[in-house]
Amino acid sequence: MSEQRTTQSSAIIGALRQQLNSQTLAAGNKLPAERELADLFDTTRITVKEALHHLEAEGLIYREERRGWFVSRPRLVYNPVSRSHFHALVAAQQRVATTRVLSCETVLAPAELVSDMALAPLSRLTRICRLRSIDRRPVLYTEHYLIPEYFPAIGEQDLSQSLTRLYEHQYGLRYGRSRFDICPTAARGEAARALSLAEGSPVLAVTRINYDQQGRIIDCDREIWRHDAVRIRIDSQEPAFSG
Amino acid sequence: MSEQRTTQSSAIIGALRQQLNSQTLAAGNKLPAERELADLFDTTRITVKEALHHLEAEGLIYREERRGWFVSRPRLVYNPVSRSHFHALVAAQQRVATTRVLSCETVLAPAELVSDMALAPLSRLTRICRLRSIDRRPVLYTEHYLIPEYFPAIGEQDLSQSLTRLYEHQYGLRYGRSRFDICPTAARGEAARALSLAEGSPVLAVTRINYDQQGRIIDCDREIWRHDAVRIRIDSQEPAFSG
DNA sequence: GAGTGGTCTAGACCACCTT
DNA sequence: AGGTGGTCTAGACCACTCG
Repeated sequence: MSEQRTTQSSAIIGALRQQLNSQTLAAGNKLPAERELADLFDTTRITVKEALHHLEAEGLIYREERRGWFVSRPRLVYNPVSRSHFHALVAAQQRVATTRVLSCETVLAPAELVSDMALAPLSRLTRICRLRSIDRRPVLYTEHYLIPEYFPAIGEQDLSQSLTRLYEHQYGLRYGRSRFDICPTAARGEAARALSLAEGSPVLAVTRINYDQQGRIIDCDREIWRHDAVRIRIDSQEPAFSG
Repeated sequence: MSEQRTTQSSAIIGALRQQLNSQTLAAGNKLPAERELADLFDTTRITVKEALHHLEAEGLIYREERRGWFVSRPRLVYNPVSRSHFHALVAAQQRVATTRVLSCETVLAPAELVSDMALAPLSRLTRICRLRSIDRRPVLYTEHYLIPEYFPAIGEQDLSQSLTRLYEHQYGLRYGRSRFDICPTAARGEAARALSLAEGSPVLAVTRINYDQQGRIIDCDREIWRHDAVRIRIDSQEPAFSG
C-alpha cells in the first residue's frame, strides 16, 4: 500500500509540486538552474533531471533548449472538431496568439500521405509550415498539405491568418467531413526545432484529412502540439447507437 | 541544417530504429538488457537509458517495471465518441481483449469531480476500477464514478463486461450527450501500478462526463491509456459552421 | 564570457521479478 | 539466487543562448 517510496527524486518532485501549487513558482517563471537545484537538495544533476522530467511529463513545467526550465501556463482547451480559428480560440481564453509562416513550397507528397489522401504516386503537394504561439511561447507547429490544383497562387496570400477562412473567401472551398487522428508521440526534426523542444520530447500529434462539401479530399494538416500546452475537449451530442 | 548531430545516444536510437523497422526486433519481443546494450554500444547505462526513453516517447518500445523493455504492438485505433464496446473494438482489430475488475466501492467524491459533476460537497459516489488488456498486455486503467442512486446494488453485477450495456439492460439508462477531455499527462499512483508503469511515464488521460437522455449527469469515467497503445480517431460529419 | 542544459563516464546499491 | 530496471554518486566536457 506504500503510496510512494520516498526516493530523493520523489522528494524533489514533492517539494517543487508544492511550490507550484502555492504559486510560489507562478506560471511563466523560470526555475533555478539544474546545478542550483542539485545543491539545494544536496544531490546530483542526474537526480534533479529525473525529477524535472517527471514534472515535465505531467505538464507542470517545460524546457526550452539550453535556456532552462519554466512553469507551464494553463492548457489551451481545444476542440479540433469545431474548427474554431486559432486566434479567436486563444483570445476567448484571455491569451495572446501569434502565427509565423515558416515556409510555403511545392513538395513531393510524403509516402504516408499518398495512401491517406488517395494520391497518385509521386504526386506533388503544396506544403505550408507555420509556427503558432500563445503568450509568446511557441506551442503548435503545423504542416498543411494542399492539392495544388485547388489552390492556385496561394503563396501570394497572407498565410498567417486562418487557412480555413482563406479557403472559403479566396477559393470558395468549404470543409465537409474530416477525419482526425490524435496520437501521443515524440518531437523530431523540423517540428522539434521550431518548438525549441529537445528531440524526443513528448508531443501530441493531430492529423486531419479534410474533404470539401462534394466529398473531394482538399488538404491534410498535421499539428504538433507541445504536450503540456493543450487539452482536447469534445462535446458529443448524440452517441452512435442512441437512435 | 544539421539534420541530427551524431551523439552516441542518437546512434543507438538509429540502430534500434532500424532493427525495429526491419522487424529484426518484432512486436512483443524483449530488448536486450540495458547493461547488455551498454556493452554492445560501448557506452554507459545512462546513455542507453537516454536512447530508450526517446524511443519510448515515440511509442516504439515500452517498459514493464523491472522486467525489461519490449517492442510495442500497433496502436489500437479508438473513437471515444462512438462508444463502441472495448471487447468488440479490440476483436475487430484482430486482437484479444481482457478486463479485470480491481475494485468497486463507495467513496467520497474527489474534489475535482464535485465541481465537474455539479455535486453537493461531500457527496458519495460508487467507484469502479478496472484494468483492460490487449493481447495480455495491460493498456488501459479505468475509473468509473457513478451516482449511487441510479445504480442500486451494482456491485453484485458482472462488472467485467461493458458498463454501457449494463447501464442500459439492468438499469434502463442510456447515454445522451457527453463531454470528453483528452489530455496527455503522466501516470501516478494506482494507475501507474496497475499498468506496471514507472511513476511519471507518459499516458493519455480521457475523461468523460456522461448525461442520460434526460440531461441528468449519470456518471463520469476516467481512462488512463498507455500512451503508445492508442491512437484516437474521430470522423466528423459536419463542421460546426458549415450550416 | 558566463550561464545553461545536453551529453557522457564508471562505477554503486537497492527493490522487485523470474526461475 | 540471479537478473532486471530504479536510483544515485561525483564528477567531466560540449554546444548553445544571452547579455
